Amino acid sequence: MKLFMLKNKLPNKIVTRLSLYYQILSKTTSSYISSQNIASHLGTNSAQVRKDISLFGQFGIPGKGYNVKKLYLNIEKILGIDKSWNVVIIGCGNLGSALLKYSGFKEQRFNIIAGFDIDKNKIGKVINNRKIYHIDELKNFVKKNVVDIAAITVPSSSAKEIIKYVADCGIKGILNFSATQIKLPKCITLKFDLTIEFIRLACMLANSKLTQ
Amino acid sequence: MKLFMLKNKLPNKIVTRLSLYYQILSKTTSSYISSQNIASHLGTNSAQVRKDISLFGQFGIPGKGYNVKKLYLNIEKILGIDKSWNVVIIGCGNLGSALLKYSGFKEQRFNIIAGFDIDKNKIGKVINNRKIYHIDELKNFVKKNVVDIAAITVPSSSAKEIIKYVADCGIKGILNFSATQIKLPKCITLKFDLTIEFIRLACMLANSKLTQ
DNA sequence: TAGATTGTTAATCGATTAACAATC
DNA sequence: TAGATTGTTAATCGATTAACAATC
Repeated sequence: MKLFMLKNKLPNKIVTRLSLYYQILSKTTSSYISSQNIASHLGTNSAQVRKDISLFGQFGIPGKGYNVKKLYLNIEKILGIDKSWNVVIIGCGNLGSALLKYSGFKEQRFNIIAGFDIDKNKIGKVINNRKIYHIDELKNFVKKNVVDIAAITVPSSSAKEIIKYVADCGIKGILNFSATQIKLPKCITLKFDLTIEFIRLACMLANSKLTQ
Repeated sequence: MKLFMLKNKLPNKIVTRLSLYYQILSKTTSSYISSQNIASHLGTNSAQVRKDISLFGQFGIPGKGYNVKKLYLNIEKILGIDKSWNVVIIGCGNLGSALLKYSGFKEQRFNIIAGFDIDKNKIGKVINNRKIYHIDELKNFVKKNVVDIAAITVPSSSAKEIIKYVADCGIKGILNFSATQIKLPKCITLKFDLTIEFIRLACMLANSKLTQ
């Protein structure tokens, strides 16, 4: 048995790759797929794919490949996403409203159920069937509804304070879009930084130019 | 000399970490900072920080640490971001408009200079000083303006076709926000997938619950 | 049976960390 | 000088890949 299984903690790399396999499977129409086929979608190696999958059991058939539906459901279980997740948006500015307007996460069973803000002009509004409440109502809202994840899309100036409050309300998962870095003992925080992605791309461009 | 220097290609991991150091330095007010101090911000190891930095030269002073300003400028040079980058937004829907409205990237010298769409109701509009053009005008626009990066925020149904067109217009850097996976020989593509982040967080939550 | 592809081992490769002499 | 911290080596740790017997 693998160490990470004893620890109940999947390494991030494996989670990320499994998510990618999961997405490929969701788009696959044939009933069987080979590790080579999955790998070719991702520019990786078939051994990598087989190894990742075999960590959790024997899901394939030699000579044939993997049953797409079966593997899909198994990865869902492994990732722990074989359930629905309720998400609230904290801060309904540019990015926050974009998330409220977007309906694409539902396919993966992430349901955005409400928005929260402090701006009186926004409170009470309904965007894409999702109501915006005053942030002070969050505590009550969490008591009456299941809330798994809060997406933090407030300006970084107020982010720290608000994230603490959100954790205090009992929300366990935080997707932090603000520039602020913060870790809390009571919950799991994942930082999401668009600037870093721009920098990474710029760096790749700058480096590639050298070789041309 | 390191292999990646001969190849003119920084490994992604190092780029990401250097970007993080860069952001910490940008917020540091003292004039010197130790590797231990940088590491503590990131939950990493001081040896890691020193090793990363020392790959590119000797920037520190034993017993004192690193000169913040000097190191900041050096990382900027190493990452190749000691210049401005012009960015266009392709697809001015929810996410696209949010990017157009946002001004925070300017600090890192990423200038969003225009948006492109096919919707007649949007074309001609000006958001946050940024004009929206018809996508057919992109080719011409690229001839008259320096465009380094295109952020693709169109629905995934049309993403492949549009990304090919964008590459054809001569734009070398593509930040792909759509669910479509595509690689092109002529340009550098970086995929950016919010769903994967949600899945990663959900997985962390699901796993942590097991241990509690 | 012949061809294809799995699951798994062993080998390789790369990344992280501990430790410490050198230096301010 | 004493204390602090760098730059770098060597040791450890983990991740990827090649290879192939087993199996459909």
